[in-house]
Amino acid sequence: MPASKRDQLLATAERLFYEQGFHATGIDRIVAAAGVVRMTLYNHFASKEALVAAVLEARHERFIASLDAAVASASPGEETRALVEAHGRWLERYSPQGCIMAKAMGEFAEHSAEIHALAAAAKTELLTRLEAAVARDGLDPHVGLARRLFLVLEGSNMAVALLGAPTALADTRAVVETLLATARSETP
Amino acid sequence: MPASKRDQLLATAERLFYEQGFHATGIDRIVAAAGVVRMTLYNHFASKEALVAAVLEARHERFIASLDAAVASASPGEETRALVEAHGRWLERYSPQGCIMAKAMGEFAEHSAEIHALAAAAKTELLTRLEAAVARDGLDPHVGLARRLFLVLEGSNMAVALLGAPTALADTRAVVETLLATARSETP
DNA sequence: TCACATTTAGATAGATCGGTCTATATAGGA
DNA sequence: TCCTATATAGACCGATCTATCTAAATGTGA
Repeated sequence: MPASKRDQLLATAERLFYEQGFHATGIDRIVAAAGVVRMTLYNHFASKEALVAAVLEARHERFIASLDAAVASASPGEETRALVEAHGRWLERYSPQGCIMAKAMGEFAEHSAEIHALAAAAKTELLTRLEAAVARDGLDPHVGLARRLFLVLEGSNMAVALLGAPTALADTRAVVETLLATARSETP
Repeated sequence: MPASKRDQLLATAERLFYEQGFHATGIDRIVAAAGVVRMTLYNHFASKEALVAAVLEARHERFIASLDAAVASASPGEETRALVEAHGRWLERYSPQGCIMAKAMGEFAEHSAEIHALAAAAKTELLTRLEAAVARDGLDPHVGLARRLFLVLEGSNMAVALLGAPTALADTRAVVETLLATARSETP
């Protein structure tokens, strides 16, 4: 079955927003690229801001689903590494130019509190997942290992855009392994 | 002596670009906030894009100068830590909402190759400085420690925006110290 | 005082922005 | 077959965008 017009709009807008930026992408370009007409967009979304919010929410749902799938199929004690690897795969496939949530935060910080909060919440949900994984792996539940891993994965986002995925993901794994080894040796 | 009109424009544009984004900030808002007239801007800058480039270059020069000053006054063997601390101070003071170069890369990736390259080069110059500092500190010149530290500092940028400077900088120091300790123990 | 460069004020251009409106067409399900 | 929801085509709105132009005002240094 063909994608609904709404889904076409979401997919097209996501691609254009990611490649060109949010404010630099006009409604006309979105509807032209999606092969629909202006009113179809406004039939499904109340405004451009609502479309942005819908795009970010849909993308975040897919991101979280891929994290959860990786954790669900991880060996016991390996949930943290499974999260790191799933994050790396997402960067390779969908975020070679940096995190769309980071871009949204930059463009909407003083322009839409709703979008900014949505993007920030999406990003911090990775931290929540890391905290749960670190706890279930029996690793250092007190000293903020999850927050340090989160910081590293955030750095991985930008490193992919600047140095390419192979280098960035290898560096990410190296830092993560160092942190895990230190955490294990300090809380045996 | 009062700042020149050109400097007023640069400072005002930098603030507005950082707070509101590049495409969302119009020429009219910049000149109004700077207290000058539109033609004064076009007398000093050929276009909005040229203004963006000048803003990024000026900011990058200040950033590099603060890094170099920190390295110059560092104790022997402490250049790497001095860089990390200088980077942290810059984030606290000037980048509480994330790195302006990262924002520029996001907004100009497919819109101006010149701006994108300028911002990317600005970011990777921190990596160059880290490589030099790691080498002069006698730390692991081969295995990519500088690149791993770079990744961590990039993560620090976003962590400051998401979790606040105190938490983010403490986490950054913790990760850096772990990496330095591991590097020292592996290449004595 | 004169000459020159800068700044001002404001009109103007053409394009694009987000958003609305109406009327027509097209589909599917009851 | 008819009804209803959805999509289309395209005009239209006011606002804003970047950029240019001219003419008057301002200041500064020789």
